[in-house]
Amino acid sequence: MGRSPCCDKVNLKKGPWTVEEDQKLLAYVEKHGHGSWRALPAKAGLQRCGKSCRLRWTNYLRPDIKRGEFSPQEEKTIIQLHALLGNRWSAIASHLPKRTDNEIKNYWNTHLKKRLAKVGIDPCTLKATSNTLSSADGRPRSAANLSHMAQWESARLEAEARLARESKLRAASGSMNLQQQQQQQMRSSSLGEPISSPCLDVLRERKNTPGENVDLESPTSTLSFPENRPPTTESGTGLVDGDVAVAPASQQGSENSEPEGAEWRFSGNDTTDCLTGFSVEAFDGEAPWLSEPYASQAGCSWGQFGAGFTGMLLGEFGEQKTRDHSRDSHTNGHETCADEEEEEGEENRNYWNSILNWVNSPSSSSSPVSYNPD
DNA sequence: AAGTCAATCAACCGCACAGTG
DNA sequence: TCACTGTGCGGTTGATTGACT
Repeated sequence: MGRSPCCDKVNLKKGPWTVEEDQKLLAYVEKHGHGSWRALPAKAGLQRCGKSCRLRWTNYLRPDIKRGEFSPQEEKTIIQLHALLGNRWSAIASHLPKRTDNEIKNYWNTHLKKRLAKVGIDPCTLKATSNTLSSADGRPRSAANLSHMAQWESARLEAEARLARESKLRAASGSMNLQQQQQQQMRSSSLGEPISSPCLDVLRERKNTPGENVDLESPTSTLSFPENRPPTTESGTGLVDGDVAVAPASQQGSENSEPEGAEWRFSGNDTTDCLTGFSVEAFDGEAPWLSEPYASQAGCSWGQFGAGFTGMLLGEFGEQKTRDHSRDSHTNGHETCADEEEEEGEENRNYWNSILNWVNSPSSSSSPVSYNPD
């Protein structure tokens, strides 16, 4: 059958955008919204294909884009989410406000992947190429549990992404034009209000709807896991000694990756249920730490419990690298260059190890800040 | 100063999927 | 159900920039 080309490529400009083109696109979108990307170039007087315009807008011109250095917190988030989701950059980007998937992808490929490799971790599989991830007693860590978490989180993120899209659509078609939205966002920022994620906006909107009873603690709740967390079951994970990593290979290249026998059940046609209505039985016997009793122990609903995973991912341990850095800055000048390099290398290793240990340990409630390489 | 190489990142390309008639 | 369109996503490319020789 074949697809028609997205645009007539004759007489279309390619390559870097000029300031003039940017201004045209910006002016048009601010005034009219983008509408149909295919029709936009002609209307805006641009010799570009619609796809190129969309890309330029979403990756560069959009007003809500943060550019520049990634913070340590953002780095960790990327690493953790990449461990769970693989190269699903848009899903990862949905957890990093103001960052584009393209930017995250580039940052991963040019920085993070290399740094992980440098400290002896295979960036693709997160398997240690050295003994990086072995636990203190030399035993391998459980991978299967995290795999389940990955599957759970993956499905949840997809639902979130869908909600985000819906929210955007609603915003686009709503009465508020782009400038009003920007102004509102700027007001929020200047007042110190957190800029909420689109999916949360949707949820809030739903909560305000009569008859809707939506738990708003998720998806990025600050819930932390309790001290009496579920015990890690090393047995029954199917792990062989030496298996220390957790790349959810099943996630990569396969969208239908639920565990065998697992049944994803969504109650009703409410998209919110997708976030809160997973069948607990799906994991019975396979991942006990993911089951209802443990959620109860955590003092929250199953939905909250699951949502807390995201909170756990994104919260709390953002200080590690900062702390490392400040320690670096307090290093006095008595050490030799070799010592400094060695120490820096060691700290760097510890930093990454702590992240990966934490990522790889589903039973972890503690921050990697407390990681002790000894 | 000139040449070379590597790193970075904006942009392109092709595919997949959802929506629509 | 099918054909088609529009859009989003992820992989890849290539221009630019900076470091090094």
